[in-house]
Amino acid sequence: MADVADLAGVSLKTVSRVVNNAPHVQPELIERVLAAVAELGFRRNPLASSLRSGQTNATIGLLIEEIANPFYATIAGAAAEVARQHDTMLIIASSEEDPAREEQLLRDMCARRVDGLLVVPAGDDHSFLRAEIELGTPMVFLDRPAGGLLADTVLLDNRGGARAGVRRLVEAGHRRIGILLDSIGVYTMRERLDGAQDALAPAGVPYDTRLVRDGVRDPAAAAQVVSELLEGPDPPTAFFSLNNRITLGVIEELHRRGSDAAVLGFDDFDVARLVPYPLTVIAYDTRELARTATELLFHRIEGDRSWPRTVVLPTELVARGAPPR
Amino acid sequence: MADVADLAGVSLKTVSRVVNNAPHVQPELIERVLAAVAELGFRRNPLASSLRSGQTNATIGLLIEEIANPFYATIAGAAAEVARQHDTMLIIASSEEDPAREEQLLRDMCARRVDGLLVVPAGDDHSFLRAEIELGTPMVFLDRPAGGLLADTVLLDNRGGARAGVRRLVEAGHRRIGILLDSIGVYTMRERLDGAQDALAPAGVPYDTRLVRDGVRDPAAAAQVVSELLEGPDPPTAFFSLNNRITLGVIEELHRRGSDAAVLGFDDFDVARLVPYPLTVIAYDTRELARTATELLFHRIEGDRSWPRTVVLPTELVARGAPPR
DNA sequence: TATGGCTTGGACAACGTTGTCACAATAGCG
DNA sequence: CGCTATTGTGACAACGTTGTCCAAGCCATA
Repeated sequence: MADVADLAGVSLKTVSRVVNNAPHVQPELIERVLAAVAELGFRRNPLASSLRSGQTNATIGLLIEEIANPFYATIAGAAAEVARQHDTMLIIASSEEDPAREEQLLRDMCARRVDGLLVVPAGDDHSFLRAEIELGTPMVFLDRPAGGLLADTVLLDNRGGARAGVRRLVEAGHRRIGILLDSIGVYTMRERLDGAQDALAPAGVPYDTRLVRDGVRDPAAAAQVVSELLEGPDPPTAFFSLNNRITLGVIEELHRRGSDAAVLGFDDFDVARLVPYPLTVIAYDTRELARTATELLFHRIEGDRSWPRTVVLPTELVARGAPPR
Repeated sequence: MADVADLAGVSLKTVSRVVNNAPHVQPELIERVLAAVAELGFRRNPLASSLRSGQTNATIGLLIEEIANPFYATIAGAAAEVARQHDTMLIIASSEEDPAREEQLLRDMCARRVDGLLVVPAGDDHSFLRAEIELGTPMVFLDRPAGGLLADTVLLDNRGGARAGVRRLVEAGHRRIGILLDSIGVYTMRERLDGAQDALAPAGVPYDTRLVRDGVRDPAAAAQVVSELLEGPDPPTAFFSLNNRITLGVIEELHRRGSDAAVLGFDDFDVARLVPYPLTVIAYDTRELARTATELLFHRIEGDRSWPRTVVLPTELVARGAPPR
């Protein structure tokens, strides 16, 4: 910048003013400075700038579980889009569901003085972030609530969606429903399971824990569990899979066996309409989830200091192929 | 940091030394400083640090087309994993296939003094990056080569894969093959199309441009094109779709019509084995692509100044369901 | 012509950190 | 007992930028 000032024959500060479009600089000087900038290929250093000004550095952080997962990739895409509209860069970090790693990454992002943080929480205690919040870093949690922390949160209506879906199965006459889930340790899974119970009880359908299988991590495991349940005594006539990886495995196994058990899946997926099996899914708008959260974050960054909000977005029941019997 | 120094009764510089694990500090002082750090909740500011030292700031940039696309999400995931092993943050930006935006984002990342850049190029002229490279920012291009720039590049064997796949169709007796592609403007598409031609010529199969359709952007468009070709005179007996979005549409339409045309698709996809149709795909390891590129980048960051390399990763033919006739 | 307000430019310090250097204290040597 | 190494410590400047403040120049008004 000093070189530019020399070449243009003005002071350092004048260059700074020109570069920042500050008022009160003669048009002729602006001209000269811009010419010098072009000639020397000067670009200001945003790091130094934000160090000095203490102001925003046009960066927000996004913490997710795993970027390669389409759900999180969609979130990242929507967040990036909103960030772009605000001329802001997005730093993405993956916690891999590890609370210790999550804490380290969040602290690291805060140390980099991001303007705000978008967090899909992995751990269940985020009180370590309280200091950061008080220090002025806005943050919004999405998909799952923060643990031990009052903060802006955007959630899906997991419970309501599961309730509606299972109610439909029950109304269609199913009384034995196999339920497959990834991990009861995850908030969304607990909510979905609660929703299923909500629907069973009023219909007088017993909640049979033998039909509920936790720890189903991938399609292969799901196929295996479906096998076991179908070959056991008093097999289910319907399956409720609590995420789309599981749904894939369930369908694959039912298809292989030629079974006509009904399938209800939480999470929609791209190729659902190609799947050779009638399938009802509980769908939601992932982009809208992320968009809402990111916009809320930018409100905070722009100075909104109102009481923390919690937004719950609706889910929708989508039937494809033949409806569940 | 000054506060920490006061509390510990040492100088600023000693605190800096302790924080950076520099040698030549008395164990007792280290003790006192760490206690003060803990008490005040001090964390050093990496921005200021990298401003002063001019050294790395433990950040690399990744430029892709669109983060929500599973292909790029997988790349981002693999890059993030390698970055994590090097204690480095990853900044991800999406160009949305817009060369102007690409240039702006790349310049912006360079201005933030990232340690290195991973680029899936969108435009076809990247000579504006030459200055950055000479200024010492290492960069690696992946999936597509840079335009007008000698730089490290990691590619897939698009041409060889397409050649092998089409050769197989030809050997199975197909002489009329419909070819559907997204955009001839994209490097990978051109390579794949060239590969197809490579396989046709030696078999004496004419390259009929009426069977080649450019501009097929999504599954619906692909379905439409398949319809047209099948209903036209002398319809194809096989289809080669140059990416997986197109493959989905092709299969959907063939399935709808009960057609038994053979399908060869570039790109594997998750649910390929669920698809109710015999399908051969040209598969490759996307994670390996990104991993190779990221590791090459870190070699450069760590000082490897050897001549730019180009790595080409193999593709593999995978047949699912019945083989093409 | 003197006064005051407004515009414009520049000197200086500061953001939080680290590299350089010098100095003090200690140890080792003849 | 001096002398040199060695080790530990701190003062200072610098990284590239911007906020603060002051001064100089200009115009309009009294």
